Amino acid sequence: MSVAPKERIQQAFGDSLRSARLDAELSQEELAHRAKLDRSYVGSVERGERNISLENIVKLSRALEISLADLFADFDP
Amino acid sequence: MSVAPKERIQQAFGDSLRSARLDAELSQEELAHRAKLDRSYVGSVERGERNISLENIVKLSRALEISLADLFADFDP
DNA sequence: TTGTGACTTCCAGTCCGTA
DNA sequence: ATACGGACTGGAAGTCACA
Repeated sequence: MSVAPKERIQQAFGDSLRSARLDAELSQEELAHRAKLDRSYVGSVERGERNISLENIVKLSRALEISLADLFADFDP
Repeated sequence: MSVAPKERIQQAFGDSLRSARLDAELSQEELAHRAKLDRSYVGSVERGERNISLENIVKLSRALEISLADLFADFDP
């Protein structure tokens, strides 16, 4: 049974986030500001370095104006 | 602009999780075991007391055999 | 504009119990 | 089967300076 390792989960989310951010034509800085998060924190999430929690996932999806279901639509760890 | 408070986000997820767990006809204990999480922790998540992280969200969705998109389908904080 | 290392604070997550 | 408490450890949150 292959449990997706933590790193792959984080990377998959980082990829989904970056993709959604670029679709919205926002910089990391702009996204961070709208989500009220630190710019470097958002960057580290996109790079798959952070095991982000639900609250911040919601903040980012709201800043991107997309639903969580959409954000996770192509999420495949 | 009304930002959804942390408590409401956690409660909304707890509700979604409980609903999905009951659909799968699993007890908290069975779900926790399949997801390799602590029984009391899963209970506290369902009660909206925890800001769960991405890795454990994925563990639970896998244990429930549903996609994240489905788990978040009716997620409305 | 983004990556990165270093850092502290505090809560996610575990484990034990009771009812 | 579930809720809920206490005590504990690891790790997420959050920030900054600099490349």
